[in-house]
Amino acid sequence: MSEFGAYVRDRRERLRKADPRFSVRQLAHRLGVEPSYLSKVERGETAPPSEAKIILLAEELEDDPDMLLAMAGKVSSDLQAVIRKRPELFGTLIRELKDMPEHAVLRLVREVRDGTW
Amino acid sequence: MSEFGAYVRDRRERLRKADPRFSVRQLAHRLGVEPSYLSKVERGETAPPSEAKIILLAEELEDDPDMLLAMAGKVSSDLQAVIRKRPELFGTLIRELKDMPEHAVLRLVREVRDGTW
DNA sequence: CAAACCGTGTACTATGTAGTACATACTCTA
DNA sequence: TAGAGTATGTACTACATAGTACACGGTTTG
Repeated sequence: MSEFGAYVRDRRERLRKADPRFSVRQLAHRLGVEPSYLSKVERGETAPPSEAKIILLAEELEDDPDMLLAMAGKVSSDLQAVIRKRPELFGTLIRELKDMPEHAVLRLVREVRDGTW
Repeated sequence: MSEFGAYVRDRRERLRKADPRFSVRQLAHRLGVEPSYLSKVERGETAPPSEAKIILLAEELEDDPDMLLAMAGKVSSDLQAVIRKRPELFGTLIRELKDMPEHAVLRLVREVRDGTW
């Protein structure tokens, strides 16, 4: 079940309708990969690319990189680095928030950002 | 600079003073690996083991698995799964808390747990 | 003093990751 | 109707990961 490829293909084809620079060949060129490789990725014939390529892809498709990485079954290495620096702290926090509703977590984020507490 | 191996060796040798079951051979056996492999890992001659083995190791050494994984340059796959389910939400949260002092984050954890908010 | 246990050196391997290189066939368009 | 652009099929590869298998020489113990 390779969600990632299908999503990228759909996204690229949409953009292509307005801009011919979004052909497999030209996009692949901008990403620095072979067209045949991008083609295989989009059809799910091959695993998603590396984190670096996915981030470039997110920029091209104007998508959130964390979301695209998630679809590829990955977590951004900079987030991992934050966790690795204080593993018990962030481990506890994330497990605590695991099943919290979206709005509750969002409120937390907002409070932290605004220093409302 | 392989912190991981040195830490494990130190920990194991300490435990060994009180309990001969913590020889390289016997511990390796309980982990389900070859003694020579554990020996190499401890001396940093080889990269740290897989996540699964590190978690077993944490149990044996009575250490926090998140911490041991972090020393091995990894982040627990169950934490990754939590992030991957809501990547933008958790991405934002973690980056927001990245530089927060320990006590502030801890307070947050406590408040969430107690429902004090 | 031999059996059992100890750590380690050497050689090898299976699987996964992240792609490249080239050929082929189709479709516009000037 | 030739040439440019398009996607895709096939074959191959370099490097990392996560170990195994076995032999060796040293030390402890019954």
